[in-house]
Amino acid sequence: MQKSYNTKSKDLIMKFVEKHSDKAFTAADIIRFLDEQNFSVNTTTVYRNIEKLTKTGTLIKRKSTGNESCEYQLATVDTCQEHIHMQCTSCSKIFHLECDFMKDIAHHLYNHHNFSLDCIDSMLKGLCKKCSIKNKKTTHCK
Amino acid sequence: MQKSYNTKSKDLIMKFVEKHSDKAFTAADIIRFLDEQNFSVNTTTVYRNIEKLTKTGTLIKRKSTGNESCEYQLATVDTCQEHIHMQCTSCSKIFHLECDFMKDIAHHLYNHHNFSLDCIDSMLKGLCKKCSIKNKKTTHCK
DNA sequence: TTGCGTGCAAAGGTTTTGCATGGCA
DNA sequence: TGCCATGCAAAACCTTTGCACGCAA
Repeated sequence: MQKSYNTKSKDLIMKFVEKHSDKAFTAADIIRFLDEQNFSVNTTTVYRNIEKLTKTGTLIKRKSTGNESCEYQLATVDTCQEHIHMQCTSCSKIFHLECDFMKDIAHHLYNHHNFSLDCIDSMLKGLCKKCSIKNKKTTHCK
Repeated sequence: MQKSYNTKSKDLIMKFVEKHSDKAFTAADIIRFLDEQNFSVNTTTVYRNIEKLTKTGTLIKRKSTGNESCEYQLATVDTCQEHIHMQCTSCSKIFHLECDFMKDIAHHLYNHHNFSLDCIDSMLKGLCKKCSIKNKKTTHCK
């Protein structure tokens, strides 16, 4: 394991990440936050810190749908590799599918479709309760 | 509906798309293919054709995981909005979860997690049968 | 002839890299 | 003092946009 120093950049970025433990965020979100804290940090520094956090498993990195930039998510629990996540397309909030049904899904995919699920890379999209009430969209499956 | 002309670019791009009806591909893949056909087309043209195909519903557009560029997939069946897809992280092949269990998933998410699934944006990742035999990875759920 | 399709150049946004300097321990 | 962390500049990528011209119907 490599040595590492404590710096204010690192602290503030972790503060942001922990504050948004239930949401997906982008590098730009972090930069905006640091700016609001009147702490000037170079973009490169933010990317390098994110990269490190991703490598150590603290963050999970994903491309978002559409043309947007990469999204990151705090790996809140150790079991994040064992369940898939649902992300609200409206508020970006992330929900962990931590229930018995999760096993049923993995088993079904494996037994009936010969598919070995990779939970980290998978992502279900849709609308969470709050947002579906707001948006009243009917284009989603029920 | 807007008028449209037949051009060689359009033809070749469609040829590529149909040839890869079971896979995800990027704009770069198309450009490479056109190049192999010794047909010189500008990048812009490719993107504009892809955009049109996406708008008409022929293609489904998605950001891929990691740092890669956008991925496209031929909407082979009309029901692609009603089932989620599984993509092999090794061979990029796409599988349609067209079975009764699909409904169970949507219902479960809606009834137990208040989540309205959006099938187009969702994507399950993992290894298909062929690739899991090749790779012998054990890090995936079963 | 009409107006969609294309090429070219340029720009925009995100992310990465090299190099010299700063600063934690 | 050693070595990780940072800033700055530049580049790499992917994708989009504006404008003028080409070409299908």
